[in-house]
Amino acid sequence: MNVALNDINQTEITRLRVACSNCNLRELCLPVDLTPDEMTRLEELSNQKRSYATGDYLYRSGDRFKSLHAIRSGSFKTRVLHEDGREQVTGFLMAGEIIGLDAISTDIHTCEALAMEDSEVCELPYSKLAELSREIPSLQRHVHKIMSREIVRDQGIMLLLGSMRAEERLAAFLLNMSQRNAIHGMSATQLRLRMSRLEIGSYLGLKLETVSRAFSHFQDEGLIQVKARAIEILALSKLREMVGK
Amino acid sequence: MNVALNDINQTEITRLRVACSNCNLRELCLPVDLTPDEMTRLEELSNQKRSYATGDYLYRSGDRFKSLHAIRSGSFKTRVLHEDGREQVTGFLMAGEIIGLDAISTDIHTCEALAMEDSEVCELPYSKLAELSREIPSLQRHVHKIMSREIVRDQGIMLLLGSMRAEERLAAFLLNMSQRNAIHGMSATQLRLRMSRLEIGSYLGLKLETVSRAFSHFQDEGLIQVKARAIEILALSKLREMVGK
DNA sequence: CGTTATTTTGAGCTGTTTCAAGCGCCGTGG
DNA sequence: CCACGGCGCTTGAAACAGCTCAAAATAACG
Repeated sequence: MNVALNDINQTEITRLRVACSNCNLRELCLPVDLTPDEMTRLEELSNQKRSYATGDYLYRSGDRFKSLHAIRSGSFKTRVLHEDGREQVTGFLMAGEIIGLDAISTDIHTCEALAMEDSEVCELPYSKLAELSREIPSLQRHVHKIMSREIVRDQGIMLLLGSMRAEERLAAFLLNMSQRNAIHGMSATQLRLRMSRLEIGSYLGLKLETVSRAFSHFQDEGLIQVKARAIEILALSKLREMVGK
Repeated sequence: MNVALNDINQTEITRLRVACSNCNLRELCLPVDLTPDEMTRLEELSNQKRSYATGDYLYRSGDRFKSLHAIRSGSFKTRVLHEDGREQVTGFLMAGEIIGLDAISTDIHTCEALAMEDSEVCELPYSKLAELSREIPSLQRHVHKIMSREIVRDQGIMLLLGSMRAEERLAAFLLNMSQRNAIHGMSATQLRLRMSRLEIGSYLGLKLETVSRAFSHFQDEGLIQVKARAIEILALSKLREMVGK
């Protein structure tokens, strides 16, 4: 999956203007109450839509930061790399979510993001977003909220990694995926995971074998039905009990 | 340590105006290049200094969010609580650092912050900060950077929790404390930890006994000298090797 | 339809936790 | 001033969760 090659496709294919006002992710991505005039200006912001094939990098660690990206379709994973080759998956992002917030800090991306399936994103040039959010308070508020939400999310993962055991972590993961599926109007019980056991393990701080065993054990207990990456949740409430809520 | 009681002290004692231009933490807390006029306006922002005794809450989970706080002296820990009583320390914050970013997301604090020693903070009312950062682009940029830096920091902790073993985690912790000590012009090798083994353990996802054993082992290896919470680092470079950098 | 990647499962091993006991330090009260 | 109790820290021994290594089963893919 070559990024340069991909770039060629984009210039050919995705010259379409992106109209936020028509986007069905409007509510998730930039849900601010805007006047018609403000909406017009917002649409000038994100006039670029880009496509990425499975495995393509959206950005790499060390890349110069220019834009945030709103995921329009598909999904990405983000990961941080350690000098010694260790890696940690820090997030799985799906449609409607904003990616790249880490890089505002230093203007350099500190983690990398790759497409887990063929995906599309709206580019949101940071300088324009900053300018616009100086002029539209509700947009400013929203940008702050997005960043703060990311901090809260990360703290939740810290809680998970720091104080839960393997099966609790997996239960929390499944519930999270279920919830986010539901937000997109999809089934809360039928999940089609886009990531491998290895990636889930990295995210949850577990080895892939442990993830696999936990899946099998949940199935034996009648909590879920596992068919490779297709998971059916049979007992949502019992999973909730496992993570203590 | 009663917060109400503490409030009385504040109204008596700390009516002092806070002059950012004279604050020796200026560089850390809000280091933006401002014109004299802008600086004056910034100082109107944070005119409240508050004191907290050891163990006092700066805020609790569920509290309504009004202000961020810049730590002027002392230190705080933040923690998230789980419904089932589980808790996770998510950060140790010291002078010059900004606390409370998690709450912007929902206007409600999702974690709680307590003073680990007698401490002072500058209150930064969020609405004023937002207003001012709409008018001063470099301040806006700085607010974004602070939030982004928090995200990067959290990702680093996720890496630590997800893929390091006990002694690597402790080494990373000591190096981090050393570095932050140095930023404040203090020794990079003489640390006076403000937190217990239990709190370190919670932060690092380890039991307190494991933390204690790791300290002892480091001492046996000649990496550090341990006298309860006073730690002397004897071999910084070896600690760095341990975490692979 | 063969080849490769992913997933499952088993068996043994290891790092971390658990449980338990002892030590040192500090503040309180006799 | 010393005894006492409490708290935080250290240390040991045993238990256990999750890891490693290995192999087989299954799914994905050209």
